[in-house]
Amino acid sequence: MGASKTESFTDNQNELANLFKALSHPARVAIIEYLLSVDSCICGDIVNELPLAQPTVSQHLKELKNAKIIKGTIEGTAICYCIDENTLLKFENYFSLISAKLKLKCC
Amino acid sequence: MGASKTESFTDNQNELANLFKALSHPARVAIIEYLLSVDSCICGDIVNELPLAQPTVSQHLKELKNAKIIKGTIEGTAICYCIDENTLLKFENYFSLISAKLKLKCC
DNA sequence: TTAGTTTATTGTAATATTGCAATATAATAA
DNA sequence: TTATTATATTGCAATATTACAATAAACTAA
Repeated sequence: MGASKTESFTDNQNELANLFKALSHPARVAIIEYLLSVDSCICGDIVNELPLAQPTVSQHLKELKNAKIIKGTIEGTAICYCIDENTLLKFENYFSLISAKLKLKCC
Repeated sequence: MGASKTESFTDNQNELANLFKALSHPARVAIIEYLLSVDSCICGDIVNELPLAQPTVSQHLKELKNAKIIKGTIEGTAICYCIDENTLLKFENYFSLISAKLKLKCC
């Protein structure tokens, strides 16, 4: 085979896996890092910041957008990208839930 | 080409991406979920819990172990797997850092 | 020793991801 | 209109991931 057996897992498990997959490439981690470092979120220059060609950066941005980790709004010819706080909350909730459960058990 | 341009990114960016990649498959999210749900961490029965064959589960466990998200110690013929709290802290720190930075900016 | 149990490894086919040149699209400016 | 700028899409080659049958390895029990 080869494809993930997505249908064998719960919606929640698939949703979480997709969120993590969106961050599973160093370029996408770098994009988040850059978005946090700039004061404004007019981010057409992400292409200049990354060691990748424009179509590749566009593709990574699309994946982050599809996963709702970032959101983009059109600003004339440029696009304003920024981090989606709602999705960020999902990550934080996930890990705080894990650490709350962990305190009770494990070696 | 096709391979990730790992060498073009910082060690930190690659390390984070690898941590996220380890959680980017629903089977591995399910393994974490199961590890949290059982009182003991003698976990030879993960294979019975997942809709995947034994070699596939073993492979997923190996990836989680390589990423140091879980750790395993030998218990006779079985193996005791549990979540590695140190790595969990890395995730928590990452997202609390992001949310701290986010409060200052963005649209 | 042999048999049984548990986990890991190997080999391979199917599928997914990555990266980019070429091209397309959309908006603004002259 | 045409040119310019910014971003997206398409197509394709290189590489990575996923899944599992078959097999191996490691341990215990008889």
